Amino acid sequence: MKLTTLSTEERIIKAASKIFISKGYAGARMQEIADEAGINKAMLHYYYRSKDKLFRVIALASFKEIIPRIGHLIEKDLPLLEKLAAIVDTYLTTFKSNPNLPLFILNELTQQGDEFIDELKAQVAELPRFEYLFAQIQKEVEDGNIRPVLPFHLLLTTMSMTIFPFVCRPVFTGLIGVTNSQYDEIIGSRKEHIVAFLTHALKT
Amino acid sequence: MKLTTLSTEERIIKAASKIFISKGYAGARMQEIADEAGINKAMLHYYYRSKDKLFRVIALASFKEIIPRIGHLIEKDLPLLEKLAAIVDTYLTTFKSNPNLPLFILNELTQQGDEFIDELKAQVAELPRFEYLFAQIQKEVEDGNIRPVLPFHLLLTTMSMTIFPFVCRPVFTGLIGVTNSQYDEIIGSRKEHIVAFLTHALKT
DNA sequence: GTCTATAGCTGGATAGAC
DNA sequence: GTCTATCCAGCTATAGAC
Repeated sequence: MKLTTLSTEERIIKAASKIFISKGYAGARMQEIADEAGINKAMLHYYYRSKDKLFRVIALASFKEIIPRIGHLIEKDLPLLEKLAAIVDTYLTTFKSNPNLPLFILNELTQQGDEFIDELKAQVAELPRFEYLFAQIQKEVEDGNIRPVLPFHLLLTTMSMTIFPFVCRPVFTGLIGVTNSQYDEIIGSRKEHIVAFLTHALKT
Repeated sequence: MKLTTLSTEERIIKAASKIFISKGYAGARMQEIADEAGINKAMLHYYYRSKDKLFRVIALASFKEIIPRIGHLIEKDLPLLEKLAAIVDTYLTTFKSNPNLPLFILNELTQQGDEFIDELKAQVAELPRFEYLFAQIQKEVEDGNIRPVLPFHLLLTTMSMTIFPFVCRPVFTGLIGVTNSQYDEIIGSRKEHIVAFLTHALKT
């Protein structure tokens, strides 16, 4: 159990990730990142020239870690329902260990300008080719294996059911009287619900 | 077509809503709100003492407008699927005319502190009593009218399918090559998809 | 590389004339 | 009520010693 064996640079990245992902770009403060890393502000600028540069390192790294995970799943040769289940499982696993990430991504994707998006697209090796998934869905419909459904709707529905619970937690824990552990339980049993739901909804 | 017949106070509210809801509390600037309203910063402080106060007026008003809309639906005496369809329709209609609202709400509910949540709870006349909906779902399951499902999962799924598309738009329009009008079409046909999906997924 | 001190600016808030 | 001018705190960023 090594405690502070991390290099300064690693500590900065770790601290900046935590602060940026929980507070967002506009809400984050360089001072808070420095405190979290156990150094001072000057160090942040020494390693990464500006708040903006540091943010991009963090944000791009986060995005680049998520995107390929489902990217390669999509092109895999798997039966449709198994593939959807694998996508659901990947998202759930990823976000369970980083519950603030979904809101962060959605937020910065809407707030940051086009240059940011372009930089992201340029850096991500390969964006998921959803056409591949859409074609597979289309074929299943045509073969009569599943109920007719617009492929994009099915993708959107699958992603919605899986990711939205992570971003709407405060609606239930804050406003309605759901406790955090009750909510964790729901998230824990989410996969079974989603897979069962998809299975029955697609049955011919 | 009255152009500037609005009182200063109305103009401030309108401008502040626009800026706060699209940029969030941390990202909004008083100067930008003043510009949008066609006045100067001093006026903002004259009417609402601080950024914080102004924000609360806007945020609480937004929340208070949304919450009761489904609150009363939930306790209505309607068959389950019709009730779910009505909830879906209400959300879709509300957010189609204010597409930034969902992300704003989710965001501020996670960013703002407990005092904000408490103030919100105190001001909202009545929070939706989901127990009522849960009991109805439970009964339908017990009567064998729908497939067994945990009531909270069903609510979460319904809300997810309906609201998430509004917050994940930039994922598809920014990263994947979906155009905004294509995405609007999807949102336009969303209700039919969701209702059909729910119907088939719940069939015994 | 790491620190302290501080410059420089942005943005929220106020004073005071009209 | 509305404006201009200005203050001042907080934050990003840099200078310079060690």
